[in-house]
Amino acid sequence: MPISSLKLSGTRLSAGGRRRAEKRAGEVIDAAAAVFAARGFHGASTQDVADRLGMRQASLYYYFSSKEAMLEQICLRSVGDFIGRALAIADGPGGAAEKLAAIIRNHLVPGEERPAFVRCFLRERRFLPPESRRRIGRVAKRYERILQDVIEAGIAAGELRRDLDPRLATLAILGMCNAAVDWYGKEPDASVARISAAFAGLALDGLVARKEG
Amino acid sequence: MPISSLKLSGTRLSAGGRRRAEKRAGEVIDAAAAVFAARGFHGASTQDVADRLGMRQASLYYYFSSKEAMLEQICLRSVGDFIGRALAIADGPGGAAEKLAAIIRNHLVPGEERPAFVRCFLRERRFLPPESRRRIGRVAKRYERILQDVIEAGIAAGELRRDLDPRLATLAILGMCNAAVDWYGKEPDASVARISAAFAGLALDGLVARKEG
Amino acid sequence: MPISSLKLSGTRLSAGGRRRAEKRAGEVIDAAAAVFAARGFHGASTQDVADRLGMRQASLYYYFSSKEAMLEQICLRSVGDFIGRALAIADGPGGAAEKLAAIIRNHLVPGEERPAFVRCFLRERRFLPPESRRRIGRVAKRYERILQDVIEAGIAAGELRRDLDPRLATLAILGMCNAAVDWYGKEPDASVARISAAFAGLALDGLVARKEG
Amino acid sequence: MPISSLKLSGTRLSAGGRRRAEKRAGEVIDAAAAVFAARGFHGASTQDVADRLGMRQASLYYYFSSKEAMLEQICLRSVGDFIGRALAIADGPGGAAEKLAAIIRNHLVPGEERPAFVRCFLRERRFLPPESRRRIGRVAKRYERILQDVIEAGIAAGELRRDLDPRLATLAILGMCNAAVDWYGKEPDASVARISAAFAGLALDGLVARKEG
DNA sequence: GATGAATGAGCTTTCATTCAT
DNA sequence: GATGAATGAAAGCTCATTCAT
Repeated sequence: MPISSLKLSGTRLSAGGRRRAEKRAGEVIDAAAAVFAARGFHGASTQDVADRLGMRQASLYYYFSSKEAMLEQICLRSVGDFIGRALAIADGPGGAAEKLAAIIRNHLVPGEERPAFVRCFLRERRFLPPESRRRIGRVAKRYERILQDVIEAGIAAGELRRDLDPRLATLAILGMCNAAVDWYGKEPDASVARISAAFAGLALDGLVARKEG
Repeated sequence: MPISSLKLSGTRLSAGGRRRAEKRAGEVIDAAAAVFAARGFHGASTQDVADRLGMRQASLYYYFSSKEAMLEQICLRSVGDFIGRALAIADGPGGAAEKLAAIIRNHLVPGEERPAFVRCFLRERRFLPPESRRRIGRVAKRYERILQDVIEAGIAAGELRRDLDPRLATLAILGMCNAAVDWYGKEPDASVARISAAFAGLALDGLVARKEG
Repeated sequence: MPISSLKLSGTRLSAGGRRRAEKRAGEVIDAAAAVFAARGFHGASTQDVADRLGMRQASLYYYFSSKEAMLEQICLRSVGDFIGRALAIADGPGGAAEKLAAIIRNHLVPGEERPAFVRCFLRERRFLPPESRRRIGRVAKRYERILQDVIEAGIAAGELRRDLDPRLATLAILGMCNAAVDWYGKEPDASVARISAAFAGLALDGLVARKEG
Repeated sequence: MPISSLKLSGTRLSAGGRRRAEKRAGEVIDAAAAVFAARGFHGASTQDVADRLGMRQASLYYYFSSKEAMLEQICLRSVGDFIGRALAIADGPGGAAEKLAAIIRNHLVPGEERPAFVRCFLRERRFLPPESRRRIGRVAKRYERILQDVIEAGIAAGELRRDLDPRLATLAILGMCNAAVDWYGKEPDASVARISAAFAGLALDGLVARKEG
């Protein structure tokens, strides 16, 4: 997955040069994600990012045109990850409850594997300039849609409870899942496996239509 | 509830003078909460706060010793609100499920009534200086404890499911509830009533022990 | 010795009221001298002065029209003290060497008794506004004159060495004496008695014309 | 003598680059010394310093991490100068009286050549932050020691008077010499030559043991 | 006689960004 | 490919001073 919005586009580079530059740019956004997540976008300085890389601060501008451009890249990668995982599940086989469980489980994975990116996406994307924020927002909405569609389909199929408000259910599940980013490493034994099990017990059992006995 | 940690303490004031000063200080933190919530603590300037009040920026420092002191007051008020509500319920009568429903409902109220304060508490308190952050953190932990105690008591009483992880259940409920601060005014028909109903359907039905047929 | 340049002049006060006000004004300049000496005029704030008095900062302006007016009073008192002592000696009986020893001894006294005032006079008077500085400067010059006159008279009388530069001798003695303000309490056993003895041994023995064998 | 404590250390620079940077940093502390000496450390603004250089005020921070860091450099250079000169004399040949005369003469030189630096060292170093002040203080003590050692050796050798208090003599000489910084350009004909001649006449003749007739 | 409230001006410092090299 | 030098803009904060009470 190439980093598209770099300053690099528009520059003539050999294949090898481009690859190397993209690698370094990737390191830059990794550092930026870590720093922005830890101190907040406005609380972090580009100097902090450069320090993490052993780079001079001015050199960052060789790779990115602005601090905001870094944040946009970070958010783009993060939503992209979420969307990719959700699509694979929604388009696949299985019932609504099954799919929901899979989506929840998969939503938790990026939070454990790349927490800095997820935190930036969740908490810092609001500091993006309007245009950029809208770009990310559209993708985020698509992600919510995928989840909501599964829920609505489940209701229509009678697999999920009729009285559910699908929009609120979607948001509630996402809110619950997003909260988990802060647990890894802080709550003893927090792990994707245990958390997704707990969420399944909680949310799913509340969602699934009770079988008449 | 008097504002205790103002710069004002240590000053000799008549009852009326103190009341007036506290009123103005209260307006300052209202403005600060609004601004910090909207732009983030580091993204907001004290000038923004002063502008909202038609005050000169320097005058803020007559009421608060620092920008951080403003944030601390905001957070203190916000947790105080949460704690007060939860204690009243936990110490009262009723079963675990009943209490949980009440706590959830009451957790949603401040988010609707004073969203700026709640947002600051949830998202900006991490920018407090260490000592101050710990102060708020201790109160926040107490709040979580109240909720967790209700859940644990419910499990012990057989009212809630035996296989629940009470810690994760607590965090999940809080995560779900906290997410709701962002819905008011943005999601059509988001209201404490509808949201707490949805959460009850979701979380509670998943929590409550099924009665054997 | 009434404090003349207070804001108080121009105000109608009973005799008792004036006395009380002047007493308080005296306390203010004592506090100001202590604070200005310790932190430097520009490094000290009027708040520091008020703190030392358990007074509100605004109240200082009841007694003095400005921070600079406080400094001027301090300096005025300090030079006044020096001048008074020197005049009494110069106008009295005795030889040049005798008078010089007495002047040196008496120059050291204020430094030990009211070091804050002396330090302000020596080191902070340069921060006075031009007019005020000139006022103090004129008195300081008169003080130097008294000392220099004694030296010149001593030379003319053949009591002091013919080859002395009286101006440089004056300045050298003053420089030596002024340095002593910093020794009290810092150098073990620094006292007017010991220091003036040392200075007499040093400077006087160098000044006095050697008697031919 | 390279400027070691600049912000610049830790930066990779070519020899030429470093030389250029140090040159500019040197100009900055020259300007800072002039301004601090004239208005006092707290009375001077970094803007004043920048103005003197035709530089923007923010640019100063490229060379120095703080206003206080500038003052420390200034003081360091100044004491360094004093120490260097005194060591060369003390370690050289000659009797005590001879060495004292040389030290006095050499103490006067920096005051004439770089009065701004000397004034900062003498009068502004007390505004340095504690750690920094102690650093300078230690070097200053070493300087006093050199002078005092010469005096003590002179007494032991019978060259100087037995009844001298070597500590007070040291301080008196230094006080006298330090006062001279203010004379150049203000007292007609004040020059190192004339002043050191006067001081020798004064202090030395008082110090030296009289030969028995 | 003293002070609460407020403010204008100014301060040091930080920071994203630029650009010649 | 990277950086040294510099800067414009703004930030948080301090402070002497004023004035109605």
